[in-house]
Amino acid sequence: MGELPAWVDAFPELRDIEDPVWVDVANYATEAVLPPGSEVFHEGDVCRNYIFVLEGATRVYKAFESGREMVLYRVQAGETCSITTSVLLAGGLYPANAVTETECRAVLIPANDFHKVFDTCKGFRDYVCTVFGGRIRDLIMLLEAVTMRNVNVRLARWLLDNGSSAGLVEASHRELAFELGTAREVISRHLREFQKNGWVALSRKNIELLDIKALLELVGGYR
Amino acid sequence: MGELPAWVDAFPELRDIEDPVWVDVANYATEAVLPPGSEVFHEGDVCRNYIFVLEGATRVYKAFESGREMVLYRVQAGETCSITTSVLLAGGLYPANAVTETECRAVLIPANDFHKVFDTCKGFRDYVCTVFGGRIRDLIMLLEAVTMRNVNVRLARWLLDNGSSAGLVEASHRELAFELGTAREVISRHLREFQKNGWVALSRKNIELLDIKALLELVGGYR
DNA sequence: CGTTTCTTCGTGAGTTAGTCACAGTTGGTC
DNA sequence: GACCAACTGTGACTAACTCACGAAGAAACG
Repeated sequence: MGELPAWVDAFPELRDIEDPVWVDVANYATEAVLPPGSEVFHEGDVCRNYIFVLEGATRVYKAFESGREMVLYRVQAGETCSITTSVLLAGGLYPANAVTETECRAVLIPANDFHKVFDTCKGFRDYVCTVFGGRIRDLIMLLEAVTMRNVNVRLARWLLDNGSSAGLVEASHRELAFELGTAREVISRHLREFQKNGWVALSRKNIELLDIKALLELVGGYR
Repeated sequence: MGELPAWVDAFPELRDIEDPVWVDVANYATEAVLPPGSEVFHEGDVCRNYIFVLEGATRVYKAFESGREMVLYRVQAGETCSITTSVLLAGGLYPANAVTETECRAVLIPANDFHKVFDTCKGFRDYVCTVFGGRIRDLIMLLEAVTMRNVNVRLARWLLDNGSSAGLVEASHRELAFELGTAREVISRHLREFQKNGWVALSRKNIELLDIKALLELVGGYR
């Protein structure tokens, strides 16, 4: 009878579930396209939907009282947001913010439907729990990164992880500070240091990785 | 037929569930008593049991590569451990450590049984998810505390929160550093500063809060 | 009781990170 | 071209962390 809609193909763990409740909810779900920079949720909001991201990337971050902000993680295509899951399962209000970085195509499942499927459909439940549980480990690792105060190491790692295959990073110092939970000036100084060493070339909103080997060596022990 | 064992009374949300699977598992569960200082789990362990703490308190902490350690949270009587939940639901290995601080009485539910009840019994599932979801918020708050680097404010808050009604805190500087994720010397210096101000009196492993009003004022804006 | 050992606590010197204030640069827009 | 906004560079200062060492107290042991 019911067939799963095409968007579920992006989620292998959910594609083969034949539970009619799930099929029904999946078909009823609304699809949305958000332009880059849209606010997906904001601290203090109530949560109305479970969100599957089909295309694009969304940044989840916490704004601290001091005015500093820090990226907690990203939700990429084919993923779901753990904080949303947490709020749906445990109740309460959103404890962080999320903004689309690129244009995002997403599917929204109303909270009621989410709970209905979660209660009846083991496959769906397993998926949700797995994604959710994995994020606690990520947060603990983030905690480790923040308490260990080698910003230069973390910066080098970030550049290596996020540079294009050609060794290019398009990001302002402010954005990098935001990523690493530190201050813009600190990033500027470390980048200048890298530049002095001949490891990178700097221009406006642009960092070229010249000596990847040296950067890797700096990152060295820190995985 | 089956009755729930007495220990479930410590968990109001679970006491009224009549699901036979749950009743069965609850009765089959083994009770354990751990002396203070026992290791409950260790980073890298696989998880074999879901744990209900009936009496006592357990400290869950992360040991960083730098040698520093940091308390993530405590599991008190009547609670369960979110990291254990996370590992059971998402798989993988324990990402942190736990040690009993006082003698602990606990009930262990084998992983298989946990999954069985989790799948069949909505009441149990709701309980597990609620406890679990709440901890993400705690971790984010911890992240905020660590990045905002007013150790004196955090120290004052900790002393106020954890002092006895008589205003006494029994803890070494090393333990306090551990609690706040900072270095022992930093704690020592701030305490000496507090002492100079006449806010506390210091002796070995012992801090007496003399001027609670002043400490509260220092904590002030920070909730 | 005296000696040894372990933990706690105090402190100074040097390094790294964060804050504040301000100035120079670049790119886009009208 | 003028203007505005965002990006970048820098100096001075403060806070926190690290390292190194020493002193004082508690516990263990003969």
